[in-house]
Amino acid sequence: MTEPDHQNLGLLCFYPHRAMEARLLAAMAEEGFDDITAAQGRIAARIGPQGTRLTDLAEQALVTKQTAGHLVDQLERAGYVRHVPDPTDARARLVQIAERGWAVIALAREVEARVEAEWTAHLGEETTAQLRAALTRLREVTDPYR
Amino acid sequence: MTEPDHQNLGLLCFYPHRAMEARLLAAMAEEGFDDITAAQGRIAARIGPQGTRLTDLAEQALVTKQTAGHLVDQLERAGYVRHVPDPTDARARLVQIAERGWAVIALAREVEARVEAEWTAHLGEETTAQLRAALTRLREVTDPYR
DNA sequence: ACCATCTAGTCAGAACATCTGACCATCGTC
DNA sequence: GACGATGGTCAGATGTTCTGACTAGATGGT
Repeated sequence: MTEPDHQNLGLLCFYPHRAMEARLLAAMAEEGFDDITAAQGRIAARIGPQGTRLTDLAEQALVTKQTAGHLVDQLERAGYVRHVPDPTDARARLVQIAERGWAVIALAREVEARVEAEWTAHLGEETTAQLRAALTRLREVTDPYR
Repeated sequence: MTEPDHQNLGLLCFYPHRAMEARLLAAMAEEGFDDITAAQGRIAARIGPQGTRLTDLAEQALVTKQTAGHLVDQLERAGYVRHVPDPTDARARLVQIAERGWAVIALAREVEARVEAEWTAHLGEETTAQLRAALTRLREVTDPYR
């Protein structure tokens, strides 16, 4: 926030993130997945292969349980995810990716790869590898969840 | 969106950005600037030293003129910015930083420096410099506004 | 000068995202 | 078993953002 010409690292990180998200959303809308929003995507992106608890999703996405629940409801109504009871805890419900969800994930992977390829073309292989390594290490101190 | 374990670059960029924004907001609230929100800050961050037109702010922040106008109104009511007529165009109004705005900007700079210092301590000087250089170059293809 | 067109900004209304607070059901433990 | 902790929902409020329609002023060609 509030920088004139010297770009702080946080802000510099913002541009690629925004660009990637915009590309993903645009590609999805183009392929018929036009009933998905950025907030829904951010939640959905954290669902594990076997399903994830709502509370865990909320925690990782840094939103409240209520917000997560609301977004998951929408995703469920649109057919992207499904709720199943957690066999190990009768209170909990696992959120799992449904068929339509897998389809959109496959598309997202493609687009991610395409965009990263463009970035690599701009920066060069070595710089991109360094960038990824630095960001991964930075995550250790900027991501409270792993 | 939608990554399981291989972290795409866009998402990797998200963590530092979110961390920086959270730190800024927390520090501001602590120092008494508790009437500012993330969205307002994102707009305010793009105001130039001599003032900036609403339309330009909207364009750079990738929001509509209406959204920008709304946020600027709030910032004005809180005393962070002020509206002055643009001498070169009677239709336009320049948004300028007001006294209270300068105070919060000074604080933001301090916090940015502090957080970056922490990151540098974690990554090392050289890696941090490489990271900044890579992100700056990446901005050329991910930021439509310069 | 004059009109067509473009640009800066506002108004109105709606959708969405997000929060706080209160609540219920179930789990784990002493 | 009773009790505090945890998973999740309900209700209501606030904030952010959009689309569409509009006004006022600028600009360029004839």
